Amino acid sequence: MSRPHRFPDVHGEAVTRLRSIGQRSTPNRRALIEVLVEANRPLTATEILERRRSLPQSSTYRNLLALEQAGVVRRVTPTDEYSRYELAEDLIGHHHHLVCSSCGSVEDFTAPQQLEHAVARTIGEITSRSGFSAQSHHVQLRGVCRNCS
Amino acid sequence: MSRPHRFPDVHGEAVTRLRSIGQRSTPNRRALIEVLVEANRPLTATEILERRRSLPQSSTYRNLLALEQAGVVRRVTPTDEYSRYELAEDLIGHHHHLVCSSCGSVEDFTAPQQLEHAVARTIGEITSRSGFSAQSHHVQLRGVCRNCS
DNA sequence: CTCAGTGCAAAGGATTTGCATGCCG
DNA sequence: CGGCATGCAAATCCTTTGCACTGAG
Repeated sequence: MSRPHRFPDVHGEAVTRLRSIGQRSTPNRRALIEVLVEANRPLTATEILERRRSLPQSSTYRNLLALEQAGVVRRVTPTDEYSRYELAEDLIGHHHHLVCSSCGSVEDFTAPQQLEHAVARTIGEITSRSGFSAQSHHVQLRGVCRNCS
Repeated sequence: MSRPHRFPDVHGEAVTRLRSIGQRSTPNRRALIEVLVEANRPLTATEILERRRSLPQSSTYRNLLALEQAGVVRRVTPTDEYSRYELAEDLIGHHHHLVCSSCGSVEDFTAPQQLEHAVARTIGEITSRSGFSAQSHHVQLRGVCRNCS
């Protein structure tokens, strides 16, 4: 269940992407990226703030938005609770999520080629049969994680 | 893209399930179920209230919770925005979601057997290799819907 | 009678915004 | 200097809760 491949230089790439939309790389923003790299799974804003007590709440939300607009961070909502943030897929690799219905934790996993192929074929069918043109996909498995079982 | 099969008597079944947890079937709750049956896709609380202006907000949230606990309604969060509510899968059939990244609308779709098989095999592998025991799954396709393209 | 359901109003809590200040380029 | 970034405080807005009232069994 380890990450398939990681972008060689996440921080450098983040600088580039921020600049491309007229935004700067700042200590706060670098800290956010560090936290997300270390976590290796999607975190809630609260979890991020717990890991870097010095980060102010409002700046963190603003910076997560800036990073999202720069294509560095992706916002996901795997549970009915709060938003979670993770690095963009082209930085950390295409993956899916395991959601624990007991403790609410979220883990990443990579799907077998077979499943990715099946999804790709399904997208092809849907695009041609309905008016919906799919650009990305995501598979979510709900169940009970190791800690909770 | 039509529904695979529909439970013969959603309202009757809802009464049974509500009773089983000591809850009653009331006009407000029946109205909620009607709205969800008619919509045929997951609705936000706001969308539900727009469709039945007579429903008070607080009772609606409370009744959606009661219906969820009775296993009649399922709460989902396909977008980064608000919660959405739909009828439980054993009432309306197993399905997945198409999410429009332009207008935020959500449509249902049923996956080809091939994809369901691939997911089932993936779940088997993950359950045996990791400590995670998957109970359900959900596939989400993001793209642009017919109206927005 | 009892107790679940109701609905208005107010509270909660994650997220957003106003604004004055700081600082990089 | 100019404009983005910052961070405190206050505002927003979906959602939940307090409480008194109603009605079904």
